[in-house]
Amino acid sequence: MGDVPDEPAKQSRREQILAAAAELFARHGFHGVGIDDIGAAVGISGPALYRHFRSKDAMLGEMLTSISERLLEGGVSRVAASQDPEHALRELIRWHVDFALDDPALITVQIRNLANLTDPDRRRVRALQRRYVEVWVETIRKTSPEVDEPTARAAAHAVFGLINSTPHSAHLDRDQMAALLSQMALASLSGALPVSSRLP
Amino acid sequence: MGDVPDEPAKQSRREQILAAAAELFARHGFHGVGIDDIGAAVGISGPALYRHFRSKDAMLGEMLTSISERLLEGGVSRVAASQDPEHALRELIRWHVDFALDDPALITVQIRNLANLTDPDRRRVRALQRRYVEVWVETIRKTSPEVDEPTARAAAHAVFGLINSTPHSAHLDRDQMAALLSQMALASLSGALPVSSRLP
DNA sequence: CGGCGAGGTTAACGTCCGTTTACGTGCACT
DNA sequence: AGTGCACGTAAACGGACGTTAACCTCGCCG
Repeated sequence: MGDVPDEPAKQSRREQILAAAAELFARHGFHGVGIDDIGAAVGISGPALYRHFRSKDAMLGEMLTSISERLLEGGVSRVAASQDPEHALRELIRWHVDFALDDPALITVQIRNLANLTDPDRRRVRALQRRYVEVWVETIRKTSPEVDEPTARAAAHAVFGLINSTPHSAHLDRDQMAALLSQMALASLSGALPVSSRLP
Repeated sequence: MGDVPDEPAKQSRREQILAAAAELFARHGFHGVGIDDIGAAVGISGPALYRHFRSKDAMLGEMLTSISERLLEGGVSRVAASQDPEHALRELIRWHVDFALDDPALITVQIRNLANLTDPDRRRVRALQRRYVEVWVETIRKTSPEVDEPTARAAAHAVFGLINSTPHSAHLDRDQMAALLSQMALASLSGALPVSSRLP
């Protein structure tokens, strides 16, 4: 066995399959897509997929963990590269918006098909997601220290929902969409969080 | 046969089944829930459901159309009862927030399981959803006349995503959650839309 | 040249699940 | 009392679908 396998063809085959499967899962749901459909989408047919993946569940598992890892590591690195919290928050928003606009299928799958994961896979993915949320929560609380943690977490989820709305809306131009979502995300956070106005 | 059938028991039986099914569909997805699971959730078992619904698809169809109708008619009536557009927008937000907080399962099902509808049902539901979106779009454009229609539509979808994030976030207190979501929704619209600041 | 592993193919299997059928049971109304 | 409909049950059917098996065919390497 080679010690440094950079296997370019094999890698791309797997990823091609995952990309096609993601598209299908996003559109029809995990159970709504057959193994044959996935095969047909990449030009091979049916059980040939088992040369590349152990099972259909394994495909979903690998897909979701890789999404979560990419999201988390992108978020962490962008926060690390920022000086002040306000800048970090803007970078987080930009990162998430870009991700959602560039890979709407992946976003949809991650939201819709968590329940279809096998138990250990689901645990892994949820752990990654939690860490990603924590990156947001910490950044939000640095920009608005008076906000308590549960509120910051709920706000983070709300912003995810806002940005992840991309797949449902018949897009504008990509750049206009990015600008709109970024502005709305930032406004929803900075406009609503600092002032905790409570009316009796 | 009675001419004025207000059939209270039959009505409640169907709705009890639909409520249980909605909960299950929201948690496991349409295909992840068996007919037996739904039956068990209401104390009867398996095929007894066919005394109340023509098929499993019919259950989902009736569920989603009724949700869409409720959303639309609530939105229309609240806008009609408002004088100025700003008030109408705040009422729309409050209405949608209340709905999402009171029936998180229904919201989840409507978002996740559109694809599992039969073709005519999907057409019906999408038509209702479009009309609901249009109510929002018109209201948004009255409060911010300089916003073009596609942008307003995208913004409406984004706000739906924000508010519909409720089921994913381990809630705060219901009232706190309502206040947070309402503030964020309003801020995302009024803070981002009127000023179309473009940096070269 | 011989062989072997990677990647496909089609056919078969077994299970799951929505739906149908045949059959009970009790309340309502004449 | 008897008839019938509303509502349930349990068993059987039939198709869809994930997975496995058996078999083929290249390209590479000794």
